[in-house]
Amino acid sequence: MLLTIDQSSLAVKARLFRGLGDPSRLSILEALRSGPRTVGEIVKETSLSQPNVSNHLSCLRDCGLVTAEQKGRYVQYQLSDDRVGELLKLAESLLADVARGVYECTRYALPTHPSKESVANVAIEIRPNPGGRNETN
Amino acid sequence: MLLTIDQSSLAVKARLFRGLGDPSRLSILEALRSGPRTVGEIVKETSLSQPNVSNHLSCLRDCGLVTAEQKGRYVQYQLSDDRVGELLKLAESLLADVARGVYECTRYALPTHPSKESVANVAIEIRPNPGGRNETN
DNA sequence: ATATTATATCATCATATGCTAATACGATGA
DNA sequence: TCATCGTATTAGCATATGATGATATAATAT
Repeated sequence: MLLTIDQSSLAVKARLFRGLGDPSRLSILEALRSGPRTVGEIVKETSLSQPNVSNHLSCLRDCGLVTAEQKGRYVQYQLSDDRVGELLKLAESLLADVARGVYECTRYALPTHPSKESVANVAIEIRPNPGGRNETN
Repeated sequence: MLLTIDQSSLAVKARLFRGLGDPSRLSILEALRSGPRTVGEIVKETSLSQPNVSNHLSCLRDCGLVTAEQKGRYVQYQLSDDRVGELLKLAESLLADVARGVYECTRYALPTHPSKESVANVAIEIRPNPGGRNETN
């Protein structure tokens, strides 16, 4: 039983956003935003472990978000398309207005612990919780 | 111990993309792209279960991606900002060029089963797997 | 007030996800 | 060829995630 075209493209689109939906991968993409980087450089800039970076890079590459090029014994990665950066930029712009809302998006995931302090630290205005949800979990 | 501003904003941004990174939520957002909808209407259009829609709507609302308004005994939802639609549009545009790559992004997730047929159904060209990864899992 | 309809919440469960440690692979220089 | 450095892969584990069924709550109509 085939899925409809619509559902398939949703799945593919979801996977794209999923690729963008992880802090480690975002930090890698941020590093690449200022230009091509080798794996080692990314490891340094992100302070993630080397295998972890490598795994995420594989994912990002398979996702078409970055491309790789062998440079001697190094492998250099870069953003595959300007639209990747545009997505990040657009998200930032949106977040500037709804950041707190996103922080509250804990229905399907209480975060490991981006504690309230850390959020305050980003200077996001904390208004009284309108919905009253997820405060007591 | 506070996270750095950088890391916090990454976490928030990741959560935004995570909100967009699920087929069910995307189908809800697609429905809302053509205008405000009540929960019941969304349930019909997406053929998701009512509790499931409700859960995802809560998430989307907390994420700041949609807003809700009580209309009599109905609750009407709509996209909270034009940029939500823009993100979706930008993603579509990007996917037009890298769709297959995204399909191959299975490092961290073999999907429940967007079987190969369903992908072929979207007329995405399937080339021989360059990396040879994840074919045997 | 009570029944009915629309929506939200909860407990539970199977699966997806991301991390680490260990190790393999690949390119280069001695 | 061998040693070494840079990168990729794997197994295993703890946790996050999303679906469902049962049920609670909210709003309206009778």
